[in-house]
Amino acid sequence: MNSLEQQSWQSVHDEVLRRIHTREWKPGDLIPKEVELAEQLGCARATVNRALRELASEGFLDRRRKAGTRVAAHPVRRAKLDIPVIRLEIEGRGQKYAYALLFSERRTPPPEICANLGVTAESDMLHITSLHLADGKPFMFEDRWVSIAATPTILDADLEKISANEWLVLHAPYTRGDIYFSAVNASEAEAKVLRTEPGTSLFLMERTTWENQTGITSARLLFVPGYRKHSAI
Amino acid sequence: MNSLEQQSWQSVHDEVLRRIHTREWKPGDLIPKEVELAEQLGCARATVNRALRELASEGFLDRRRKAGTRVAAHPVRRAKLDIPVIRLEIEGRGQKYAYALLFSERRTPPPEICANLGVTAESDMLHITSLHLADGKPFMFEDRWVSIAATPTILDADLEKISANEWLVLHAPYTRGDIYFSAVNASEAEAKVLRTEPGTSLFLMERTTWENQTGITSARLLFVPGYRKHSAI
DNA sequence: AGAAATAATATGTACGTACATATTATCTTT
DNA sequence: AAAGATAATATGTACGTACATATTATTTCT
Repeated sequence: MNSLEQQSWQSVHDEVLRRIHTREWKPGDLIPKEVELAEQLGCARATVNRALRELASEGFLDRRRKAGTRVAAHPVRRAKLDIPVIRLEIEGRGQKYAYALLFSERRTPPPEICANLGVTAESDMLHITSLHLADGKPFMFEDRWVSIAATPTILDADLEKISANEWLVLHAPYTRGDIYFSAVNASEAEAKVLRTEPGTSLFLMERTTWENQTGITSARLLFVPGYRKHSAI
Repeated sequence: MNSLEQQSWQSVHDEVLRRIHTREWKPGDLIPKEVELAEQLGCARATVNRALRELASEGFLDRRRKAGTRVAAHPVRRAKLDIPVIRLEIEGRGQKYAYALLFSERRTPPPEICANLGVTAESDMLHITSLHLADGKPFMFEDRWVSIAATPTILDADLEKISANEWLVLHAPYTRGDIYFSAVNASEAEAKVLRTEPGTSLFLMERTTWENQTGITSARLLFVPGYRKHSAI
């Protein structure tokens, strides 16, 4: 890279990353300011800015006004995790998706759900449990509470045909939420549904989603033994 | 929002997200082109471009040249997962971090490590197991293989003082890596190290990192029972 | 009609300028 | 010397223009 050829923000991005990788710029180091880099690399400051901004969002740089830009001292790698609808995840593996509604009841929520969603114990809610299958075998067990106040139209949905998971993604898309990943031992009931032994280690995903300040749904997704969630850095 | 006030890319971002939330624009819908939106919202196209670009990277929009911009039809939510150095994760919880090297040996790798890293069975490698503690209690058990060919200076590192985890982050930059999350039952040995019962469900993180085409390190990180990894959408 | 060449078009990016803003450094005051 | 006010500065963002590029739509040719 020299100062004569035409530069793109990606080439600036790559060049800066190269200097970090080769330890020319080490963790904690202050790197040249945008105007200097722009001159060095033969491009406009806006181009350098775009490149450095991306690198900062990827966790490689720390940037502060007036103080300048430093190579991140404690590289926090930011993994991107795709959370697709469960049907697409199964079909993406080349397996056949099927779904069974196990249980659906309109009732008031237990204390832990109230705490999760920030609703009162008298809230009108829908409690749904269902099983998602891949190639006919149990893949994931879903235990979900949905606030009827937040999404009243779910009462019209035919949850025998479309899973609550998928219905919610289509009808209350793009909400904010928390996800927790953990590992639990299968209870008697859970083992039976997933056709495994009690005590088997299961991957658990707990999701709570919000629309603005109101809780919409809280779900407990238990995956079949051996399930692995992949992510790339 | 009207066309008179001064717009920022964030306000455009939020306004577009609002229209998606209110289902004014539904999944699959084609939204107005950048110039039109810019006129509607009273700002420059560059500003709209920035906002829509962010929304696309968050998974809300699909953009294609000439074809235009659509609301994502199959909302794949993209969760961002921060993977800090384990010391920072523990200190971030307000707990005191400690570390113990259990075992360190220079030897050739077993078949599964060869497969993971793409190295031969005769490779010169370092096998390290260690325990990370939070407030004096076992928190995570690390079983790691490091390629000496890829990072020869690790032989100079004092792995009694600094964990391989932390040393590698500071001295062995990598270009890409894989992470797998899963749940396993504790073996006898693992249970003993983590001071729990055999069979207990443990959260497992398997990491492999690469510098271009050469594998650097492969690690198996086993967390204490009850551990939860958080992510937000 | 079907294939190939061509035009049209929405997004992608680069640049220069201008100003905003957060933060640090310096100077003043007490 | 400590505190407070003020200046300096690097990044953050907005704008308008220009051109690049990928993809679709249209036309031309066989």
